[in-house]
Amino acid sequence: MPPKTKLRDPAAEITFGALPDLIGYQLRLAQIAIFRDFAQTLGSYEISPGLFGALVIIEANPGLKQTELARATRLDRSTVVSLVDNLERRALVERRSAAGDRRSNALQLTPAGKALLKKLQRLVAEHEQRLAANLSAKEQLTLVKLLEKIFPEYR
Amino acid sequence: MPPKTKLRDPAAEITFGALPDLIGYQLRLAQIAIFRDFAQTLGSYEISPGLFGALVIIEANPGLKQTELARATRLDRSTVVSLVDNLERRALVERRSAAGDRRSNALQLTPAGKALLKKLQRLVAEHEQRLAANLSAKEQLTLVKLLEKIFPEYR
DNA sequence: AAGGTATGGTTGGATGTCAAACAGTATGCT
DNA sequence: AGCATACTGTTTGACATCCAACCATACCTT
Repeated sequence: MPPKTKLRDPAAEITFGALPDLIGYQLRLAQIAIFRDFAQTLGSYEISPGLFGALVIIEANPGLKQTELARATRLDRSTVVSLVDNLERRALVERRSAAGDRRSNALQLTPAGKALLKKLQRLVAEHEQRLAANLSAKEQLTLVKLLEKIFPEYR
Repeated sequence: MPPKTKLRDPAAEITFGALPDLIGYQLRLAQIAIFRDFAQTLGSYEISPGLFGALVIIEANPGLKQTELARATRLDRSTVVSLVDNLERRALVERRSAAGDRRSNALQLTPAGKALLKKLQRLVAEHEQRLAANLSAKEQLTLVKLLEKIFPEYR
């Protein structure tokens, strides 16, 4: 006869097998929690971590083109199209014609974009503080250092 | 006159502003790289990290119901519906009628599901090893410990 | 026993993401 | 100068995910 699977006691806690030992799994859990708090913090502004990152990178590199933004954010070029559509619709970002190349768009923050980014950065700083509330300054540094050692060849 | 934004030198490297100091950002980068390697490792099996996690949890808790799986995987209940649809279509998981409750489904791995999971676990172990290639055993432990300190209240 | 409330699974709509295919433009080779 | 190749932004289609609404079933209070 076939081996019967013993069912679990419905009142028992769920167990996670070998998952908790996996770094990839723990990272995923942490990121889900972070995303949640991030969304809650910036709730009223309709800004995701990805959009925030894009704004920061555009401000730091005014005039960059979409493909460069895609590489920097690790997004597909086609995803960047709708991302920029979104930000442009909200008048936070402008697509200008690039200097020497009629194919590419030179991206820039509008004054409104810069102003909003300032506010967001304050909120993100608060979020980051909550995220790291249980970590000493030293631990935070260690954490970042360790994270950077994961697949450094992909950066 | 309005303040002109100084455009960046097109030949220069892209800079990332304050992003690299953010734990949330570094975590995101690491996770993207991990996801990429994971997908490449299990490429032929059409299994995402989420699906793998679900299989592990179902095996470790045979007979659990979809809502419990949703909580365990941090997915929405509606997402679990299509996830289980997927696995059931591939005959890896079964929805059985639960013992005392006609609303809920008792989830179980099929023999094929168990067999596949065995193979996957070997591949995931390899993936995990690659991921941690630059980390000593001690560092790996430290990393997991630090990750667990991020929003522990959400676990 | 009956009614209201809570729970389990499902559906439909919105969004974010990737991958593949495309047209316009630039670059390089001969 | 002309042609092949590469790159830029875009469109389309597939998929995962969330949220809100829904129906059926279970539970609880009286």
